Amino acid sequence: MLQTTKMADLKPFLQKLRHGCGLGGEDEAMLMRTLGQAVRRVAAHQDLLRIGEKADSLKLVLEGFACRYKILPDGRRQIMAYLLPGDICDLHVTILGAMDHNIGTLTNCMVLDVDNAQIEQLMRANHSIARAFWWGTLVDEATLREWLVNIGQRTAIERLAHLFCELLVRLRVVGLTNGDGYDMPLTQQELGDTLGLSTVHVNRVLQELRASGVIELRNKHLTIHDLPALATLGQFNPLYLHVRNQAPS
Amino acid sequence: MLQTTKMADLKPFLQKLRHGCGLGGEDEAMLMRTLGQAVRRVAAHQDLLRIGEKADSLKLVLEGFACRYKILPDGRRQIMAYLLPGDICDLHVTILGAMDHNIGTLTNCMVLDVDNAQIEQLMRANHSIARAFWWGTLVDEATLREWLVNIGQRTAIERLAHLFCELLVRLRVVGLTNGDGYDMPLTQQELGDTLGLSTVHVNRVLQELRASGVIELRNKHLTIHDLPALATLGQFNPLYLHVRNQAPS
DNA sequence: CGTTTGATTGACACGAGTCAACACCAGTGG
DNA sequence: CCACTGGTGTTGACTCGTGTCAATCAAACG
Repeated sequence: MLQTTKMADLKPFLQKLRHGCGLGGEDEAMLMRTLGQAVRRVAAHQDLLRIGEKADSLKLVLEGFACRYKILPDGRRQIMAYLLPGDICDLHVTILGAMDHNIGTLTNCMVLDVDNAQIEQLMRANHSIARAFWWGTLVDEATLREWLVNIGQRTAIERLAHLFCELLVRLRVVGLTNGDGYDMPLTQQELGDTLGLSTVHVNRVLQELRASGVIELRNKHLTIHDLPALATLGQFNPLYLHVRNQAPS
Repeated sequence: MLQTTKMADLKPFLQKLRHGCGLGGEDEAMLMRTLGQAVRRVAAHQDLLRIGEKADSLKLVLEGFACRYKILPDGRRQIMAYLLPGDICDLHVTILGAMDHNIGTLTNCMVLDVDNAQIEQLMRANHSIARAFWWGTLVDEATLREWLVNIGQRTAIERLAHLFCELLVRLRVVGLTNGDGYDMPLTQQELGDTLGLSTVHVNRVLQELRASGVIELRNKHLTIHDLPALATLGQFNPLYLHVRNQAPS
């Protein structure tokens, strides 16, 4: 299943860094050279890293949806972050020691493994790249904070609206949207585990959103018909994503 | 209100880094020298950093409780993190640009401001210190993830139990506990804003915890009578705090 | 085809929010 | 010294958002 990285694969990743922190052209070239490694195809619902493990390599999601999650003793699951194309998995595990949560795929994915030593060398050699990597980590943290607000303060329908807005912005950055629509491969159960809601209730709220005409969700494809309404409903303010010049519409 | 940093003030901070990532003795000395700056006394309920601002200095909490929080358009508030003595406020704002949330005191605090340039120089000069700082940031992120699980999956009583366990461990690291008790200056409203619960419900759950005999909370002082029970109730596993050799009891 | 996974629906239960009143205490100022 | 105040904690009655359970349906799949 191994194959050499094609140029196209890294595009979302570079695009994201460019959007967020203005990585220079030569920095990108350097990244491309270093990251020209083997890509793995990983099936859906596979763990990339398990709690307690030490990561020997940084993982980069090039295609598909992955996530961070924890399972409670009684079986409840909380998804704590989505890893979309262009997202970095774990810059830091070397510093922290062992993983305190799991990382797993939600759909079929293309994943790039980069050796830790190689990353450290790259970050030492090129300061802009180091900065860009940390930028990614910090945006992850900001997103996490917003999710906490989402679950802690908003009602079910607001949570869903907010999540759909966030996904639109994040996927747009890596060129995976067309207009105000995008492929949304998650099941209602997975949405529930993300938002702290039961599957049944996610279903009901989705229908409410559909009925009001702001979205359409069919065949794993989401179309947002009334983005302003959705953004208002979810009280969505994209500031926390730290993306440059991108209006919610 | 300015005064020179006394040795004692930095103790919690150093203690924490030592616990977490084994900072060497000479590294500590170097930190002490560099951080010998002016300490501020800040009253309760004051903002240290507001959303949209750029931080010109890193803030270190030496005494008191502070927090990260966001306010929604309709007034709802979510506290996203506690900053306890020894915690660093913001290593990163320089990389991200503007703050995407507020930082404010919950109680009277002693805060140390360290110039950004000075921090960067320190991190460049001493690699262990840089590592230690990033370690702090990453633990913050891990804590945030656990809070997400807490709010997303656990019932009110479980959330409170979990929070009290976390505070015990974190305060113990900086020497602010006696046995299984510690000063807990937060109001029920603040606990509610932290856990995504109404004030009234926090009150009821606290009484339930008191009635069952596992804790005692009086005069802003919390005493945990049955830590194992509390930890079980909150499904508390301190792994995410990445503190060395500390058993839950 | 059966089998399985995910979506949908309805009836019902319950945890948590809301509203409102009251108690308590520490300041504050007259 | 004592009213007055505002913040915090406490309580009860009631409402409502979500969860639970269970059945059914639809689509995907080997």
